[in-house]
Amino acid sequence: MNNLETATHTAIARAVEIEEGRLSPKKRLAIFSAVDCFAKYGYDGTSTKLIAENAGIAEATIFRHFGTKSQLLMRIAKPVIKHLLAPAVNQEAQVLQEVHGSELKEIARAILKSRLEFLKLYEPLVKIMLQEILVNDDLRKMLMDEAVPVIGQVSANLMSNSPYANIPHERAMRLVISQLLGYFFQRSFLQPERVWDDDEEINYIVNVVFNSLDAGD
Amino acid sequence: MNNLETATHTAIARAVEIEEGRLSPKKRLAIFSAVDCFAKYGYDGTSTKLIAENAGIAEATIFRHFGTKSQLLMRIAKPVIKHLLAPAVNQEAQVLQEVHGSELKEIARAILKSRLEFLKLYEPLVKIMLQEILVNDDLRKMLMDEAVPVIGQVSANLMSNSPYANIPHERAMRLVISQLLGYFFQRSFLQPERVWDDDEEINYIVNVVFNSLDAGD
Amino acid sequence: MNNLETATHTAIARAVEIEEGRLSPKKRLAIFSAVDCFAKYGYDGTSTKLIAENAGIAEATIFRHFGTKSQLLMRIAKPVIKHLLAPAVNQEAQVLQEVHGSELKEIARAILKSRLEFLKLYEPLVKIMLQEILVNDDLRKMLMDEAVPVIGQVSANLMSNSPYANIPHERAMRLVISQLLGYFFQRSFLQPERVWDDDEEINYIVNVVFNSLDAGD
Amino acid sequence: MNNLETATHTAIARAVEIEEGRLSPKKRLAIFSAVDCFAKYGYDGTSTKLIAENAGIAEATIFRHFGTKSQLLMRIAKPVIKHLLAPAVNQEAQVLQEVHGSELKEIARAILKSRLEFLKLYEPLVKIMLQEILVNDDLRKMLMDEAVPVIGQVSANLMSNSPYANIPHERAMRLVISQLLGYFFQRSFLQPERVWDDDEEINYIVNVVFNSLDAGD
DNA sequence: GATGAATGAGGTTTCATTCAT
DNA sequence: TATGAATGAAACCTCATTCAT
Repeated sequence: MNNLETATHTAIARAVEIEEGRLSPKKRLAIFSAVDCFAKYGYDGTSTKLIAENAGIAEATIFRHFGTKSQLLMRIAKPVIKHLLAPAVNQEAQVLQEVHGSELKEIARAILKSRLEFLKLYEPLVKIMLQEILVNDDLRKMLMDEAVPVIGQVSANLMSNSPYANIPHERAMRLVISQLLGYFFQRSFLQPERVWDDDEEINYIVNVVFNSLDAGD
Repeated sequence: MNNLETATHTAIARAVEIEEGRLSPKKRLAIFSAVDCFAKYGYDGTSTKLIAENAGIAEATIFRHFGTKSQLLMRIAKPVIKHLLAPAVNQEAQVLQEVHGSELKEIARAILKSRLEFLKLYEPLVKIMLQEILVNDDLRKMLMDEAVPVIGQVSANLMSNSPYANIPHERAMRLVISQLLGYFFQRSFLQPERVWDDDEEINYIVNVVFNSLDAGD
Repeated sequence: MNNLETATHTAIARAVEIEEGRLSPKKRLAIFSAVDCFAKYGYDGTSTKLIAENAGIAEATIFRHFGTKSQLLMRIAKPVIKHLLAPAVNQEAQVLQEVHGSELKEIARAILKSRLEFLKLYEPLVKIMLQEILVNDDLRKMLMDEAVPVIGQVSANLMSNSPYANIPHERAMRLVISQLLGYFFQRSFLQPERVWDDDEEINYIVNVVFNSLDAGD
Repeated sequence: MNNLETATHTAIARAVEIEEGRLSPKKRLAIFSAVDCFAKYGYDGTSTKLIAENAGIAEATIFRHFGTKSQLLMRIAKPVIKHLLAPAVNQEAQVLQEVHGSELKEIARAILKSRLEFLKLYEPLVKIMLQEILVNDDLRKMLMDEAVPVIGQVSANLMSNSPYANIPHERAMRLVISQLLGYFFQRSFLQPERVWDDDEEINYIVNVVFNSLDAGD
């Protein structure tokens, strides 16, 4: 397995450090290895022994720092959601609204683009969560608590000063999320070797959404 | 865990019997228990011991019939895909096209409705596949081989004699599937206790798709 | 460690079989090995691996039959208490009373003798219980529930038709038990190599008790 | 767990200080925590981590001061035996003999009363020793070397100028110790919530012993 | 004097699977 | 067909202990 510290790794480490304070070197390595192994083999398919060997540390070190294997997952996933996904979405919306004025479609495109980059950057973690969310109650609860409200808020903010202010946006939100995840799933997991034009695909998604809004669905 | 033989169980058993011949009573029980346990705890979270106890049979009986745990999953999942999902979609499209004439939107609504019923009926299996598809190569391959081509075919058939014949329908397919699964996911896994109006939601999905087609996206 | 099936082993197996039904050969071996190891190294000082190796069986076999290490102890200790200690004491008292008529002192001597033989026969188990009773709540509860009432009953029966009927016998009971255990402890654990005359020591104990009773303490 | 410094703690600390010199604050805390944990969970049932957490110190601090876990136990137990149990018994006997003259029974009562108070004061340590004596060879050896001779000496001193000078007092010693421990065990471990009249119980024990001596057993 | 980080060895327990009956 | 007994391998986790600071 690749042992380099990628941009993804660095970003995850930074998010975890907000919650846990400065990470010791071996704790960092444990986190990187866990992310990689979980993504590759799934949570259950990954043994703590494998994580340790892959990280070049002792198995006991993992337990010293995280207590249990399940805590290891949660204490990586939570900071990423809390400090990377949620705030980013919010900031972007504000910044973009100021910059682009009332060009709602432009803003949507920019946000989706940035969220797709997020999914790509944290692909390993995304994979874990897609798997585990169906089976791991803690993780599902955490996602519902941390991510969903923020997304709802952003959507509400964006819509409020637009011609679509009166259209209930719950279904529109589901439409956007389903499509973004659907595209990400296909391009990253089902057909990773195929060449994709992200801009074009996002254009398509945004068009679908605004056609639907314009039609007043 | 619920030990009754539900409609889902019966339908699954029927599909499996096409591949394996008449099932012995304990083999049936093993299948039902496996479906329930896999759905509830995930594939890895389910031990063969649990399946056996829950079925009221001996663990060895499972291995007598299925050889390995992984075979147990595959030999349940495959017949369901092969004999229930794929052919049904095809038949429906043909039947509906004859019945409804050229009312494409009506046909789409009917198909989505029936596919949603399918998802609801096989919810446990759907849950298993959503989880495992990311991690289990055999299962992913099987799904790609059995399900995807059929769906593509149906879509092609439907479109060919329509005003949308010239629009490339790959993205449209993804749009439909993403939205259907997105809705199913929300209503069955995220907010199962909420009251849902399936007809209305499917209307929404179909409208979105046809608005998009009409706009020539 | 000695792997022969001693009289102690056989008796223990018989007691366990009353609770659990006919024992499979390896389950028997597991029990014998557990008794020996627990007695030699203490409960915590004995690993399930050691028990398995000493028994010539697989570690997993122990867990198949007993579930947990702690259950292994309890499911050996309980039958011995329930089927060997308690009923024996009761039967003896009745039989002896018929045989010896009103010779209370003679009966007491006979009972103590037989109980000392019991302690000697089950020395390994006695050792475990002496250790664990202070720390293992389940075991203490079980002993209090199974053993204490029977002993009280016997004492009551014996006294009722005697000149000592009116003397409260709780302290006398403690006197007897303390002395018997005190002697057993010294002869078996503190100075095992020394030569002991059990009859003489029991005589002493009985004399002490009856002197005390005669004095009306 | 109770973190206050009780009278027991203070007394133990004093005894340990005789052997080890002035204790640093954290070393004191380690000792108190160890005594409490050992008594509550047994030696094996207590981890050094638990002792450290309970004391509010680092695990490494324990090892800095005591080297090993087993040394930790020994270096608490030994001073208590050496400086508290043994000398006290001796002093008491001398003092009491001067004060009470030939009232042997009175002296015995006073000694037993004071020893019972000792057992009650050091109840946690007593519990540890009762457990470990069967399994921990070092501890047993230490007890036999430090405690037994002193007790024998006291007994010899007391008896020598009495009417019972010619009666071999080994059994009498065992009688006294068995009964005292038997009573202590019942009142402190088996039925701690019951209300006990220590004076009355000790009276009983002394009466039993002197009845036995008078009878020349 | 005190500690945070780290670990090798070993603990109990679970797992999927085999086999004789 | 069905199963009770058995197991090797490996899982997660704990432990006493060391060491650099």
